Amino acid sequence: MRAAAEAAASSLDPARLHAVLIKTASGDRAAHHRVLSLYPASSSVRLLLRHLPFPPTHVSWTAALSSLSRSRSPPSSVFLLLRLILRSSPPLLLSDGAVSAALKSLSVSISVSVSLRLALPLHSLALKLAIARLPFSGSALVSLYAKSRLPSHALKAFDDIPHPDPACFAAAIVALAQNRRPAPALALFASMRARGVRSTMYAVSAALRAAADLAALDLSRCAHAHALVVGLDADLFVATALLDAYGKAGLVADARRLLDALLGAANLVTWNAMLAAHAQQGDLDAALGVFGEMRERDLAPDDLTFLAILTACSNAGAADAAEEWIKLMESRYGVAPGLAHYTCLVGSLARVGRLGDAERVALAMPFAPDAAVWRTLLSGSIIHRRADIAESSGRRLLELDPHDDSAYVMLANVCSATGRMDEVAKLWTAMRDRGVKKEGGRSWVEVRGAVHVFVANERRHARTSEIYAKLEELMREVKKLGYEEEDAGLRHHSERLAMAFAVLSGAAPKGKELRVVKNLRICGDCHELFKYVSRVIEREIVVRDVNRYHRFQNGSCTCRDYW
DNA sequence: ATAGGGTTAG
Repeated sequence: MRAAAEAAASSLDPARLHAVLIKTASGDRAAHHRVLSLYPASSSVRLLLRHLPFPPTHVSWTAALSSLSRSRSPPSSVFLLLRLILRSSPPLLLSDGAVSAALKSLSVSISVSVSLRLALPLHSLALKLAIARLPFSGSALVSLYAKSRLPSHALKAFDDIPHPDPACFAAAIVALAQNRRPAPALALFASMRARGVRSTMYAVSAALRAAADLAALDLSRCAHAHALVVGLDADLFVATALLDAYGKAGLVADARRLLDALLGAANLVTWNAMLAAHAQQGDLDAALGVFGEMRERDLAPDDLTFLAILTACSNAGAADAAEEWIKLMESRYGVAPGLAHYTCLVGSLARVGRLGDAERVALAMPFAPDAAVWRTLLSGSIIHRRADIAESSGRRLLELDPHDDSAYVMLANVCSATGRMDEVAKLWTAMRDRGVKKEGGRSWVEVRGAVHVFVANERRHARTSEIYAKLEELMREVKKLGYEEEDAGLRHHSERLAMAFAVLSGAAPKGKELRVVKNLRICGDCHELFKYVSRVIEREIVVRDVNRYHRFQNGSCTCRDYW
């Protein structure tokens, strides 16, 4: 009977489920519970309260709760059901499973604050009943806090679980990866494996997302090998995360190989990741080629598909194409452009110097411009030296995001270039008064699987003195080749420290590639310096910029640069 | 036997 229930379950047809239920022997509780959890919410509750051929156990209640969360019922009905359990006679205890199902149903709530407000009583109840530290409720709590963008709360909930199972680890790794804490996420993944906890596709794909965020190629390769060994490589989520990781690390060919290996099992997410890989490289033709393949397979493109295409336009410097695609996506494919799409269009126009058009789009689009829009416009105006637009967009950016340290710096530079030193002083004062600190750029390198992060002018790394000495030594060498000493303030930029460390630790043999990852734009002086350094060390230096790759080789750079 | 965990962009 269980098999019949499963078959009906896969069709998710209430009529079929009902038919199964009528034929089910009253003693077959398992089948009843399975049907209970698959029924739509209202039928499930009715079944539970009236027609169950045996007194409901806590398993029955849990199954009904799971049905509520599956049908995205409002939290009020979840709480109603919980109350009924607590008042049931003979008394039933809330089970780990019931609380976890209830917690899950909260995450579909309208907003983070609402779901958090509802989660608190549930959390305290779970604590009183000593359930919060059991693996199911524990992982649900971790996940709920993760979705509420509270990674430290999530981690606290995880640390409280005395015997975390594979799912608890997965939830915690996801919590860190989703909340932009890639290094701790990878560390937790490593400690999970060290503790002998089985890795699952959930944990592996989340770890891969973290590796992708760092563009950490070695780590992605390790995760790939791990997935092969434990037999998770065929999982679509793992494969997609891996493809994305390779794409973000710039290995488009490897990404493509994964896509081809999936033999048509790839879904929209996978294809979008492939598209994004080409987009990041600014390879519009390749991106459009992939889009064509998606169309041949009758995959309906979504908003992210077009975001990738527009990103490709922007990175390829194809502003006309971007204007064309934002119209086409709606008129031909029925996907309405959102704020992110317009931001991309503004960025495309700004980058090629069409700043007037960019500003007009920002003001005329059907969304109120957010900080990202003004930021992209500001950076375009800086590249094309348009002080007027730089100033207006910079001011608007500061209104929306008074904590954006780069905005103060860029704006102050513009004012200083136009000789308005009083404005410069005002900006520094405003920055200090609002407690905004200029954040050093961050760069990192991966050496034998470990990620080393560097911040400009900081001396936190254990081998700092050696690194600074190595950098000095390289600076002396490049000066012999004719490199001119620049402003001393740029001397210890994060990418230089990362590069010096990579050289110091022998990250790659001569003639091979040295990979420095940086998430912000590499500055003009460092760009120039790296050309010389690549000659001195006879290695190719690869720097991942915010949206393109710089390949320095024998004193030249193969990427198109806009400096 | 029941319940919890996942990918893509910014």
